[in-house]
Amino acid sequence: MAVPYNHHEVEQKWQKIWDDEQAFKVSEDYSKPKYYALVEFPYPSGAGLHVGHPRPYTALDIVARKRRMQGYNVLYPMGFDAFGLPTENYAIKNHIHPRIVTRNNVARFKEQLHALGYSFDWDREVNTTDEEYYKWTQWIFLKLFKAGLAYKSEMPINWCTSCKVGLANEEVVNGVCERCGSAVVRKVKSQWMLKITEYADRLIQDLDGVDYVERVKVSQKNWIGKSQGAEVDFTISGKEDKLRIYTTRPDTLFGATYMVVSPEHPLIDKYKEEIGNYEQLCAYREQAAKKSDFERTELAKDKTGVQIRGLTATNPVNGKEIPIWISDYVLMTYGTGAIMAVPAHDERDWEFAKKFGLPIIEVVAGSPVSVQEQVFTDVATGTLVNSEFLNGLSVADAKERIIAFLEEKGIGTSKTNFKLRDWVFSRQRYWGEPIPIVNCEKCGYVPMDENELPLTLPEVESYEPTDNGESPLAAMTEWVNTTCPCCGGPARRETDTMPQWAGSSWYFLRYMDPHNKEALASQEALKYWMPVDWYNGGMEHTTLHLLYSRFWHKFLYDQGVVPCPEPYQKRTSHGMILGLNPHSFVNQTQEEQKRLVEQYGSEKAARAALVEEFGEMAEHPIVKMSKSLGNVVNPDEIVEEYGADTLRTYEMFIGAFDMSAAWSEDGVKGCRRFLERVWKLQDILVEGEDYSADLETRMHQTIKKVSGDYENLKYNTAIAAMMALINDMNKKGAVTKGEYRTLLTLLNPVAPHITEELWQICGFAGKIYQTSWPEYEEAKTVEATVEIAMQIGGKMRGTFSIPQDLDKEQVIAQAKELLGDKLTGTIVKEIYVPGRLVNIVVKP
RNA sequence: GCUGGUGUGGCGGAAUGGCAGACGCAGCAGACUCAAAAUCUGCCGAGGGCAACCUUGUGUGGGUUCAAGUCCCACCACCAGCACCA
Repeated sequence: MAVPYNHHEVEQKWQKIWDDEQAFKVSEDYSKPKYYALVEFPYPSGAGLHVGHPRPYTALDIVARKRRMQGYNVLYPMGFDAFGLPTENYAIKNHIHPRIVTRNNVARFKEQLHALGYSFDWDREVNTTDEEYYKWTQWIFLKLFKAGLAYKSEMPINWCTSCKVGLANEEVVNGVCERCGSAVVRKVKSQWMLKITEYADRLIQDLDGVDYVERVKVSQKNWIGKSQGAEVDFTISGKEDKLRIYTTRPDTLFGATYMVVSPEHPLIDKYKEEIGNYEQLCAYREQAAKKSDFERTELAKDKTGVQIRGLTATNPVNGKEIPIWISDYVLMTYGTGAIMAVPAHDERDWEFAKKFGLPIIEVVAGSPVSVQEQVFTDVATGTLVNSEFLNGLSVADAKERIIAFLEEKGIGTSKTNFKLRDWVFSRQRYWGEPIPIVNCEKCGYVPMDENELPLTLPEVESYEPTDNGESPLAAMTEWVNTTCPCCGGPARRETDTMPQWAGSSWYFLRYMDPHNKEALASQEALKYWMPVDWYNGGMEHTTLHLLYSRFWHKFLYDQGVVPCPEPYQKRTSHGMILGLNPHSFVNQTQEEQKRLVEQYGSEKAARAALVEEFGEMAEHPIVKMSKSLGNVVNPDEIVEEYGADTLRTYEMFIGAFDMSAAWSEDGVKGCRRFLERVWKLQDILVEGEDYSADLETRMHQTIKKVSGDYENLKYNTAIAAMMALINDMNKKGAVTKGEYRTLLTLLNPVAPHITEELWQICGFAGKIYQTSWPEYEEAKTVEATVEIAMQIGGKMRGTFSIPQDLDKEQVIAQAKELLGDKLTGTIVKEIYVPGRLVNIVVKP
């Protein structure tokens, strides 16, 4: 009998052996085929590793381990994205330097990751807060600055009232701060901006050449929001000036009955003398400015606006004079900040026209209902009317025709617009990369000399942000006051720091050559390792990190720093690990449910009572894990009680990798039992390197299934296949050494410790991590005899077994014989699907 | 509202158009045990039948097909992202 499976001993033993042997050290031999597997590096929070972290890490650890066994030189690195607000806030609260907080947190994370047995090459660890790392983050910023892609701009930014920091649009969720949930207001500040918009088109186009899961591609495209239309100049009646608008429906130009400009549009101030109701407009503008983004979108469903008195516009195609309004449904930040309103064919314009009694003219016919009653926006079926030379054309043809006309007359051009805005790159915080720019009174903003990098963070007394919106660095006069690199005169350093997304925008490059002092990575390393072959990360990073890092990479490509235009060849996304909601009715024990029903009279009433007490959330049985609900699972405890191999197996078995899944401790136990059964197979081990006759097909099938599933994110069915195999082995009561060896190898990427231990116990040569991946023969995955389903008219009527190679007539004949009396009526069709079924279609 | 995704036993979930429910959990019964736990064996969608079996069943309603969880059309519910982007 085997000794009992002791996961503590086994896991500690093998983790030490791997460390001592440097088992997963990346080879510098660039002649070998390479494979670069990447997971998003974590933010080392004070809470330690969450049970959600191991899911993607284990998935790609499986791929990495398998690739090594297949002979690849594998780069599977790990690091820490350690700059950021939570650390800084913790430091402020507890009066500890953020560097120390970071160091402690990183140490804890490393320990936890180590205990899970990942095959990371820790010699390549990166940390965004290391001077030797952020030196290159600053270096890239200087390149951006010199290329004119980093600029300073006075602009209204999203200001988090609690974090006291400016946020990028992407960091504002439903009008509140993504991190702390506090209200976000508009505040005008001078900010560093990055011109990501310059890359908008390429960021969409190049998605065609990469293998990203569809939903990631779609969200990137939506976020960038490309639209094709035209800009048209309307004359302001009696003036030289033109009012330029953007529209995606130039075909409806003859239907424009009024115009709308955004409240911030410069037109208003320019003609304030002639505007009869300037005061009224200003009042409206002020009101609009006070609204947060949240109010503007969520609460202001009802259209508001004011007509500009004293100014009108002229439609350039028919000379019609139309009024101009201001309204906050037109945004200054998109297009030209002005629109022509075609109420018949645009929903918002229609609502506005109805509210203010403005005329609605149909120019696209085809709606079953009058446009006075209902807006008609269908572009596929309509035909142009009331539009002179466009009459009778389809919408698509009319667009083409009108744009040609506008361009010929010089009153308009075709134009592409994007929703994407430039990236707000400054943060009024301490714990980030200093921006290596100096502000000189004479020379303006001057970049630091590259050779002087890194510009390190100075020691400050207080990390507290100031209420006037300045970074804590501003108080460091010694550090701030410097000399201009250009003229040598007195100058001030930039006191804002970079956002957290800076360091994570290029970290995958540093892993290739992490100790390089001359460059962010050597050209040889970049040429060999790029692009990342497989990058997995969370959906929440699709419009932030993923887009930002693709932008930086494209820029570095244009600069000749990196050899390829796209950083990631393949991108997948894992689902979240959720927890049970302890307040939900369905998660109560049966007794408790019964008690609640009795107490409140019915299940409905009981549920309502729970909602009353705990809020809407009580209706959702499966929710995000949170401290306040007390349903957070600590991975350390799982590793302690069941072992890392069990945790790894469970997280892979929990469900489809890309879907969210609810944690279940019973499920963990099931996976532990599975490993115990694998352990106990050593008791029925028999001599023999070959597969036994009755398991040979199963072995080949399992190798095929597991190998394929590991490549296709189907870890759950790979494990199910191995479970099924050991069930068969146990039924048979014997396993040959050859069979066991294969099973252990297949399971090794998922459960590396226990499989190495068993390998050694069985006296197999070497270590599993040094062996090669098992092969299968396609011919041997086919059963000699197959079970055939019998159907009459598509209804199941039993099964029978035949040898694989029997021909159609014989199979059908046999089926008919077995069906006997059940087969009545005239046979109209006989179908045989080889190896699967016989279907006999009869007419009564 | 738009975009994408998901609806299958008590639960997590499997099924190149071809035997729905693999695998796991929970449950039930049995073996072992003084007993419990652990372990092992068997059963396990619903309805009917002593039984062999029969009927029914993958969110709803239609359709295509010899055959539909899977394909097509229309809807419903839930989840995620976007949301006055002209």
